[in-house]
Amino acid sequence: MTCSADYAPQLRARGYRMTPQRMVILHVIHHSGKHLSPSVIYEKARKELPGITETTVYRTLEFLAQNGLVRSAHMGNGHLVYEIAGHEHHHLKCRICGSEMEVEHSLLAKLYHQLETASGYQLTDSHLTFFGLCPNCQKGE
Amino acid sequence: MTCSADYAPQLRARGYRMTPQRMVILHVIHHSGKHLSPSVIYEKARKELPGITETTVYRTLEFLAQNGLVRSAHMGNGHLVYEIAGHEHHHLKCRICGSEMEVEHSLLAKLYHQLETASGYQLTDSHLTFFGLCPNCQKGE
DNA sequence: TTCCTTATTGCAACTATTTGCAATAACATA
DNA sequence: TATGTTATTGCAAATAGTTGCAATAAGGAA
Repeated sequence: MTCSADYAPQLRARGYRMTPQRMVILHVIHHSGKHLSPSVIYEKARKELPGITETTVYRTLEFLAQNGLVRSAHMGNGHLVYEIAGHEHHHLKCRICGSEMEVEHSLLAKLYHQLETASGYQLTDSHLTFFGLCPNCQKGE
Repeated sequence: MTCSADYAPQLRARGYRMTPQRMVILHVIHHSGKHLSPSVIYEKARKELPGITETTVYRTLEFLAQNGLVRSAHMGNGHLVYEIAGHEHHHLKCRICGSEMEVEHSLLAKLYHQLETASGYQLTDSHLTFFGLCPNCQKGE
């Protein structure tokens, strides 16, 4: 939990504030290896800070994502999940069994350069999900 | 509207049925150049088929996407939008002004091959959204 | 340490999306 | 063309996510 306090200066420098709610939410996301849904984050956060509301969780997640402290990822069902920022990676997901696999962002570096050159856009960190069939499910179809 | 009937055999071959609701929804998506949100699709569909419900729109969109007649795209806000299938492309989106730009899938062909080789997954058509700063917004920051 | 500004929270009401289930209607078959 | 099977729809109720606004509290300045 103390670890989350480390983020405070980052926020203050931009005119924002560190609050118990933000600390708890950062703590929850930080200490879960995987991506979490807002409702799971709410349930976990509630155990450490009983008064916290779902509204605050939603708003805080959006805030933290916008400020680069967490990453949001869309895993294909129209819902966002969240993970701690710092490790740029993407996911491959099986359309059939739903299994997931991480892909390092470095694999996409060349593509990103190409896209930047071709478009004039300057690309920033953001999560991608690629869909397909995992080796196992390819056998069935 | 007749055009949507062309999809019927495709559905029947798989044991599904063509219905007025599906025809109207396909028609709406087909004749709009861009991606549409479920609520916009509902409003447009309602004009042609007044009794249609939002529930049906949501369920139909998911069904059509799963069967490859439409594509769903996630443009970053946690909500899905839909477009007619057939033109494989992706989008670049500006984090600041929200402007969008299409990217042909062919630009990603090499990457897809690399990912398939590295992972064993067999990748299938699906939409990606890349985030960044458009040329205009780069000046401001 | 106290005060002041204003970012942040909680509450309540709202909009968006999902789910279960009974009624309906495609469409394959006779 | 009439019939039976069952995929699909609509309705109602549930869950998920968003928004406006007044009350609260972070944290810089005195």
